[in-house]
Amino acid sequence: MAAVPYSKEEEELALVAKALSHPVRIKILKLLAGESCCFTGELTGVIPMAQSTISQHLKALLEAGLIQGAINPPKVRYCINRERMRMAQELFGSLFDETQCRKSCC
Amino acid sequence: MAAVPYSKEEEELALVAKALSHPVRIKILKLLAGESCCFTGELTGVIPMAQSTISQHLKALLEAGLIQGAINPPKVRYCINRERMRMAQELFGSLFDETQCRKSCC
DNA sequence: TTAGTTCATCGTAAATATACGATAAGAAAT
DNA sequence: ATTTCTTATCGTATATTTACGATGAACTAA
Repeated sequence: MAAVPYSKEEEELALVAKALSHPVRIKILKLLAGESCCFTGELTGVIPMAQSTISQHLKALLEAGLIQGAINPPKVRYCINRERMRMAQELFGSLFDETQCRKSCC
Repeated sequence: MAAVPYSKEEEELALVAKALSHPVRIKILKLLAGESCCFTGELTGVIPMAQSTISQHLKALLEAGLIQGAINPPKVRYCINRERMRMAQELFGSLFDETQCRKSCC
């Protein structure tokens, strides 16, 4: 694709949206935020998917910055990156504000 | 994939997120919401992409319900579906609320 | 009718995403 | 040292996404 000038916010927003674009990743975020808060791989017990697949989805969330992992051998604790989450909230918020269309619309 | 029990909200959220997962679609939403509000294919002039590609992205936004199209031959007017947009805002809102992690987190 | 304009769709190529099983890496326990 | 447990990564197959040019459909204007 040609060099289209997207703003940093637009790129970021698309990136986060992509991370949220699969239901299992939303589920994982909720699970991590829920009762168990910080979490490991009990996910494997809760989500009917191969362990490798879940690991892949965790990686996607990690790369989007929405979660954090802490090595706690031999396990790994995952938890929500709340700061990043708040940032995402603001990104989406301003998009929704902007698209709320002040003018007398169609 | 096996039949994972996602809630309707989770499915919807993932669907909308997917629609927002490409920067050009975010750009298009903003353009539609902006000065021109209701819009046609001046997009082709503003966005350096093939007309067919833009049409494809519009279709993605349409299918997610985020925009509407009205035939106005030989042009087509597109505009934001504000109701759907508000719904999306709420979907994201409750996700961000839920993931705000009430408990004393890690 | 003929030509022109606007937009969607088709066909296609390349890249990315999604799932799985198998394997590897790392630390703990025996 | 070997085994066990947890998790990541590899290899792979299939599906989806993304981009383009070319073509088609629909309406307008001449």
